[in-house]
Amino acid sequence: MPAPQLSNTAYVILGFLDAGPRSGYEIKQAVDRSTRFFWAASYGQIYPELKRLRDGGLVESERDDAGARKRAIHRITREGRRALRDWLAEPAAVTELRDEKLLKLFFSDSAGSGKRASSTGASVLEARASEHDEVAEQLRALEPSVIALGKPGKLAVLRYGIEFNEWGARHCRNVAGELEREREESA
Amino acid sequence: MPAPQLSNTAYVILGFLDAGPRSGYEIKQAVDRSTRFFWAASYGQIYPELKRLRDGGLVESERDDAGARKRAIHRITREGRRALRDWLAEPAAVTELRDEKLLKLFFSDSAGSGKRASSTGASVLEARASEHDEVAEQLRALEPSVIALGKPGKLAVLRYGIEFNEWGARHCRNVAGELEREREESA
DNA sequence: TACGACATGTAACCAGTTACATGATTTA
DNA sequence: TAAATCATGTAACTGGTTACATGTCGTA
Repeated sequence: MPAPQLSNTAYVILGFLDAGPRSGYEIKQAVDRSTRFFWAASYGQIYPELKRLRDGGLVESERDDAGARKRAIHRITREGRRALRDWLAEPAAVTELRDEKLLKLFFSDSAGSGKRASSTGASVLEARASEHDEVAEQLRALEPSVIALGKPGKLAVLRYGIEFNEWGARHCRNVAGELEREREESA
Repeated sequence: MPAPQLSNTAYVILGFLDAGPRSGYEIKQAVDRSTRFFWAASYGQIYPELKRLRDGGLVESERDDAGARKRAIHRITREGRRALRDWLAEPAAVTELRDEKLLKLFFSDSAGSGKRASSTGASVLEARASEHDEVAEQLRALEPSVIALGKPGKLAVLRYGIEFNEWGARHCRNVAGELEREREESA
C-alpha cells in the first residue's frame, strides 16, 4: 500500500526517532533544542501525529513503566525508515516565507509624514537586527556540541543559520542607518 | 470600541488600499507583484477578509459597474487608516520560519550510508541555491520600478530580498562544495 | 509542602490553501 | 470561437497554536 501522505512535522518525528527510541516528551525537547529555529512543533501536534504514525505502521510504541516515571517510548519501524528515506530523496516544496517585520517595513511608507515613515522603517529594521543578533548568538552557543556530533547535515544547517543571521544583523543596521540619514537630510 | 484584532493579511489589504481604492482582484494582483515574496495571500483569504474589514468599518465598498466590467471597489476609512498606523507602530511578532529544505538538510544524515547522506545534503543545498538564484533574479527585475516609486520602505524590503538571496545562493554552493569534497575524501 | 520538571493527551480555535462554482469581456 | 483575463465568492480541508485537563516525581 502507498504510504498515507505525511506532514513535514511527521517527518521531524521520524527523523528524531531514527536516531533512537524516545518518548513524545523527549521528541519535543529535541525539537526545542534544534529544529525549532526553522521548524517548530507543539505537543498539540506531536502526540496526535505520533498516533497517526502508529496507525500507519511507521512507528511502534511500548509502555516503559520501569523507570521512575511512566511513559511510552516510540520506535521507528522499517516502513518508517523507508518513508523517511523516500521523503529525503524527494525535492522539497518551494520555500514560502511569512515575515511580519518585512510586511511592516514594506508598509512603513504609510506610517505618516516622511519623517514618521522613515523612523518607523528604521525601528522595524533595528528590531529585525536585534532579532538576527539574538538568534545568531543562540545558534553559536550550539556550535560546539553540533561539531562534536560529527553530522555534516546538522552542521550545515547550523552554519546556514549562524551566517544568515550575522548577515541579516549587519544588513539591517546598514539600511537603518541609510534611512536615518535620509530623514536628517530631508529635515 | 477597541478594534477587533485583525490578521496580518487584513493589514496587507489595508496597506494597499491606503495607496488608493481598489477591487479585490486588484489587491490580489498587487500582492502577487510585491508582498508575495514574504507574505502571500489567496482569493480565499482576501474576499472574506474584505468582508470582515467592511463589517468592522475599516473599509467601505461601492459598486463600480460603469467600466467594462462590474466590480466592487474598496476604500480605506479614517478608522482603517488609524488601525493601519497603530499596527505599524506596534512591535512585530517574533519571526517564525518553516523551511522544508533546511529540514531535509538537517535529516540528510539519515539518508543512508555516509556517501548517500552527503549527496542528499549536497543536492538539497543545490536546490536551495537555485531557488535563491531564481528569487534574486525576480527581485532584481523589480528594482527599477521600485526605485522610480521613491518609497524607502518598499526599496528597503526589496534590497533585503535581493541581498539575502544573493548571499544564500553563494553560501549554499560553498557548503555544497565542502560536502562533496568530504564525500570524495572519505570514498 | 509547594514548585518545577516529567509526561500525555484533547478541544477549540485560527490562518491559510485548494478546489469548486459562476459568469462576463477581451483578445488571438 | 476558444482561450485568457477580469471578477467574486464559498466550502472543505490542513496544519498548526493555545488553552485546558490531569497526574506523577524529585527537590528546595
